Amino acid sequence: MATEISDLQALDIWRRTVVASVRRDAPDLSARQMSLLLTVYLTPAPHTVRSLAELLKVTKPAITRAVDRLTELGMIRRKVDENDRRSVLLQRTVKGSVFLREYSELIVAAMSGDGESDTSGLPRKC
Amino acid sequence: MATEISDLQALDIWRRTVVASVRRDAPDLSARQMSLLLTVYLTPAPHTVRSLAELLKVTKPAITRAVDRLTELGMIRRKVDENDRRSVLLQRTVKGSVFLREYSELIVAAMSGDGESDTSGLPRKC
DNA sequence: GCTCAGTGTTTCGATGCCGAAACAAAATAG
DNA sequence: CTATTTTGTTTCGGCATCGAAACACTGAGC
Repeated sequence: MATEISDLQALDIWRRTVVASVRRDAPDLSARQMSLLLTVYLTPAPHTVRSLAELLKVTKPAITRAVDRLTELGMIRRKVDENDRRSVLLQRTVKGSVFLREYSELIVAAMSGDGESDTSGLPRKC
Repeated sequence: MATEISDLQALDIWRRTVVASVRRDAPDLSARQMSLLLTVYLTPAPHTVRSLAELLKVTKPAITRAVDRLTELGMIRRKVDENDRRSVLLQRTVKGSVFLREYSELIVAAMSGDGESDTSGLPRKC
């Protein structure tokens, strides 16, 4: 069935993608940075420091730092909310779009390159 | 078609998984640590420091440090190769198996929870 | 025995990230 | 206008990781 996929297949796709990502020269983002970037690009605006801190269950300084890093990489942009100048809106950039597009190609490639023969010894579902 | 999936869908599955992973209390591994762990568990043995350094294109000390960390988390184990006592074989542990099983469930859950309505503004393929 | 090559580890200084607390600035309440 | 709340940032000490180089140990060549 189309949407049925074994845990092991899923994990192996994950492996291929992560390995490919590590081998790249591309800046390796932490899990928090990656989740922040993906959220800003794939879920409806607005995105503020506070909303992201709640979504990811991390402290606000952690969000600030992640935004700092992503900003200096040019993958995200800060813009003060004109309706409430306390808030900072996080916005997309061309560079971030390109990065995520390339990343999605890694995932799709990992899905295409089929393997799956279970030499793993992982415990099965039940 | 079963294996056809858009880049955006793939990226969104990735987002859901990474966000879920960040929200967990579970120890958040770096990309290198994760790729090392997945490789040891999902690809055929033997796995040595050297072979992993080549596969992931990182330095040997980086592998040693990642193994240190994963060892103190109990997710991997060192064993000297008796045929060549210079080499260190990396082996699986129960704790690592459990961790990866749980992780695979995150991925599968992210695949099931369909969404996909493209509010993203990412550039399309061509 | 003696080198020499291969493996993994440790040291070194530098950088990045962490949570808690203190802070600055803007909006709201009275 | 003053006090309080809300938002995001900065500071602080501490910990994790980085690459390069030096190190220790094993095996191979002779």
